[in-house]
Parts: sequence; structure tokens; C-alpha cells
Amino acid sequence: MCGRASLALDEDELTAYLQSVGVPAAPTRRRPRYNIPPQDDLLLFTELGDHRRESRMMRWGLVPFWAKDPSIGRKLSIARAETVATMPAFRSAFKKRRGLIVIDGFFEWHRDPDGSKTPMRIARPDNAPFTLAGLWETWGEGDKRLITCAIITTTPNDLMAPIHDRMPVILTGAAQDAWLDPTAKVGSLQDLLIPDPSDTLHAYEVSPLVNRSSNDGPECWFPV
DNA sequence: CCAGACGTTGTT
DNA sequence: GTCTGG
DNA sequence: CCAGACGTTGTT
DNA sequence: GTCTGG
Repeated sequence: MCGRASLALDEDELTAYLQSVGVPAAPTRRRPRYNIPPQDDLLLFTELGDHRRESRMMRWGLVPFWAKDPSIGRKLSIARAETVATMPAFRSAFKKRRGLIVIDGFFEWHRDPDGSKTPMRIARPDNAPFTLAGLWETWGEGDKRLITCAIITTTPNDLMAPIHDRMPVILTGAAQDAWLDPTAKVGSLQDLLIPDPSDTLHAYEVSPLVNRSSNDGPECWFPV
């Protein structure tokens, strides 16, 4: 699940949001994104130490530092909260390279009993940004250097349960600080990886235009 | 010892 | 069925 | 996540 | 890098 995200808000709104969570304004130019698939770029911020935070665009699909071939990243876009701390592909990033991924919505495909799939968008009613628990890695050197990331999924909250059996981990407020804290213990980190309790999201059906990731415009958000 | 995997989803 | 491209 | 390809020879 | 399977 959660194989698509969005981040369409304008630079001023994004800058204001980043400042509100202690991140200097993103230096890179960014265009509105309504339909972001795996292997495309997500905006992630992390804590370097002494509470300094930094944001960057990172490719979605984690390539561990030890990978011989970066194509492994295609398989590593989602980690499960239940196993992320111990999985060989994720555990070192879980210990040392946690981050928060800024989005303003994500998509889930609801499967009906007859097998048909209905795309749904999950967002705040005002499309304000929020953050997902993420992991990141650097791989390779020079021209080959890649910076990649993955999201973490958990069980659904009341909003998501009718739609799907998994949802991304959404962190707000003190949980954001706790997730980024370099000194955090595994147990306390694990306690953060729970279904979103904030009750600030809504879900609505959107057009199947979102199925095709090359459709990256507002039509992907239109309610059906 | 070396070779090969390292993930999730959903469907059967 | 499985992999790659988006 | 979904959509689309899944092959080779030899020609432009 | 580290673990599992052979």
C-alpha cells in the first residue's frame, strides 16, 4: 500500500511548513506534484545532530549502502513497522538514518470483493502538509551517488480500515521530534510506529486517471 | 567454506 | 507470472 | 501503486 | 554488511 504520494503546495506554503518544524527553507527548485510514484523523488528532512535539521529530495526506493546493484531499490520502497528494526535491508537506516517525508496526500486502491479497484486519496481537508516516518541511505560515489528513501507502513486506523489493511506511519508534533532524535532507543522508536491517531485526515474517491503516473496534474485529485 | 538474498502487496 | 518504467 | 512488456534480425 | 542455505 501507499504506492503513490503528492506534494503540490506552493513554495511559500512549503517554506512556512518547513520552518514550523525547524527546517531551513529547501534550496532546491520544486514543481507541484500531484502523483508521485516509487522511483520518483520525495522531500525528506532529517536531524544531523545538535537539533540541526536539513531537507533534500531523495529517490523513493531505498538502496542500502552495501548493494552491488542499485536496482534493488525498486523492491525497497516500503518497510513494515513490525520488521523494519531487524530486516537486513532496513535496520542500519532504522538505527542511524531516520527522516520525515513531507507530503500533502497519498493514494490507496480500495479492492472490492469482485476484484475491481477504486483509487482513493487520503489528505487533510485543507491539503495542508504532514509527514511520514521514513528511512534514507546514501549509495555509491561520484557520478553514481544516490540518496534514496523508504516509507514505513503499519496497521490501519478507523479511517483507513474500510479501504485497506495497511497505511503509512504518520507522525505529528512530539512524535516527529522523537523519531528524528539521534539518541532514541529502538523500543521508543518502535512505539511511534502506530496507526495515525490524529484524526485529521479524510478519504475520498478519485478518478482512475491517477492510475497512470504520467498523469501528474490536479485531475488526479478531483473527487468522483 | 562460498553463494545468494536482502521487500511488500495482494491473490490463489 | 514477473519485471521494468513511470 | 498501476501500466505495459514479455524477442530477434536487420533495416532506417 | 550480515545472515541463511547448501
